[in-house]
Amino acid sequence: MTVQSRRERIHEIATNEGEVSFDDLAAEFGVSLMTVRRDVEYLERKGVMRKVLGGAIAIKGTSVEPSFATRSADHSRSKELIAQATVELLEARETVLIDSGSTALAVARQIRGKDLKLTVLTPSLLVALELVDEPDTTVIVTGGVVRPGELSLIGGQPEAVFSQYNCDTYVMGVAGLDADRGATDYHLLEGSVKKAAIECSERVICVADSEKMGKVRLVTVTALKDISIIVTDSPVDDPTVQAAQAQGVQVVTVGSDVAPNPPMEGK
Amino acid sequence: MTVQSRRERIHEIATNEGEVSFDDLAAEFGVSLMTVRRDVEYLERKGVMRKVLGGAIAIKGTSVEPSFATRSADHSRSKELIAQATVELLEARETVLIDSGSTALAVARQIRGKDLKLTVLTPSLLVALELVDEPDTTVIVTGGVVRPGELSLIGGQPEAVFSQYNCDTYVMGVAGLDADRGATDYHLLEGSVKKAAIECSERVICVADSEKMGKVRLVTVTALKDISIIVTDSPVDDPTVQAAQAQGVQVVTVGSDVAPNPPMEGK
DNA sequence: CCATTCATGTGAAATTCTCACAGGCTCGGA
DNA sequence: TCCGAGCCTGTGAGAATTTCACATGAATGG
Repeated sequence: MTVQSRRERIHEIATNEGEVSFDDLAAEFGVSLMTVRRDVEYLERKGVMRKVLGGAIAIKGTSVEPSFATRSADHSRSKELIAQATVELLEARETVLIDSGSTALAVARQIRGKDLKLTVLTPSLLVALELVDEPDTTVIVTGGVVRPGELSLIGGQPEAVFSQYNCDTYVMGVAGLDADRGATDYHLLEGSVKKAAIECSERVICVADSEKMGKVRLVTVTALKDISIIVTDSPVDDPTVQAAQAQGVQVVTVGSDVAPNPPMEGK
Repeated sequence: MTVQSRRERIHEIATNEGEVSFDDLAAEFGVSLMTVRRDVEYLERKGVMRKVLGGAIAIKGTSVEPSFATRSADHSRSKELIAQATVELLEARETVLIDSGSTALAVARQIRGKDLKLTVLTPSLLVALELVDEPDTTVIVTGGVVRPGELSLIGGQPEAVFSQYNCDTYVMGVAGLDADRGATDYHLLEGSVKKAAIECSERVICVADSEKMGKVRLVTVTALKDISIIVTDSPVDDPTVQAAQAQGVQVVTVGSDVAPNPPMEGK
């Protein structure tokens, strides 16, 4: 039995029984009191349980709502794969700037439950909502006018906010990515926010599904060479990908050929 | 202070704060540890609280539950009435600052569909979400750190944002309203945001259900006399209401002036 | 192959909880 | 007025729980 599965089981028991004692759990799993205690502590930080004297109880109502952010957006498989790969590039305790847009939102979703203890800055209300309840995670939103469709924030003083926090990584979404024209976007003010984000970040990870490759949109955000890493599901022989690599950009490809993902340890 | 009221108050504090420590409670009420311990034991038997190590938590309190409970829960009739009356005080095309908190959120809900063409500033993500899709309405959120339970934004530069927009009306929620101590709140930074909002607004409308009357919380936000209008469901002979009127504050009361004392169970 | 990290166990110190007892208070009835 | 019942309250000691620091072994990653 792995650590992970034991913790899941503890949560399950607590949910069913309502309450569990540390003694019982220790006996049940054949581990020490200290171990189950630490397990419960972990689950408590995840927000699903709560310690009481001598044991723990399950927090009700947690598992029902996947947050309504999750409802609206699309769940494309490729975005999910891109998001998974992107999260693996993050380190614990980083300060991460997460963009608006569906792909960046997918990244936020993957961050959930990973216990990365991040500080997250975002101009997206959906990203913020997705991570609000994450334990040990601080969520900071930039101020500004809410753009109805996207629920992204434009205007305000993004530069001021971003620079205040020494951002390590910027997870950037784009509307188009082209060999010559670089990263581009539809909306003028969105573009300004992205530019400010790039300015303030050590590392720029661009998440872009194959849909975006070779497309040029209204506003130029940045040149390819200013991107640190591109995560995409495009094939490695895509001309835009090739161009990016030629300019020294690291490219991570996911999907089709590479997918040896054991998401849960099957023991 | 009677035993009964102390216990009610303990429950109330726990509901608002999410968690309370026995030490704090004992100090707060000037009684021994054993006494608060027994109070909590009583409340635990009633099923509304739960003891944890060193303190207690509210069982179905709003703040322990993940955020969106606010959406379904807390649709109290009195808050709705207060909100309706408040919206009637607003004029079309105003710039309105709407607070965080459940009562202010109720106001945002009432604004929907009214075609008021407002510009709304808010430090509450829930208020923002409520009004995003409203036509001819601009929603601006202040930046800052997201406070998990409330989904309110603290820190950031609220003053800068508020003053930038020439706010006409501030719809303020409070945790307590008292004749001597004025409007008070639980949270320090939350209080700072409110102070900034008052500074930047022409008119301050305070929405406060009868629950808040006569209560004093941790942080003083402002004196009664600096409030323009109070909208409440308290009876007109409530001492705090009287005091406010004596200080020149306009008071709007809603709801049936009947049913001032719904019989409590036992005792 | 070694340095790091993580999961785990152990025991003692510190904190918290429980329990029983006693004083003080109010409220009726004698 | 006096008395007893019922409740609320405070105190202290013993019991239980929790926390903390440290040590071990396994897994991980250069």
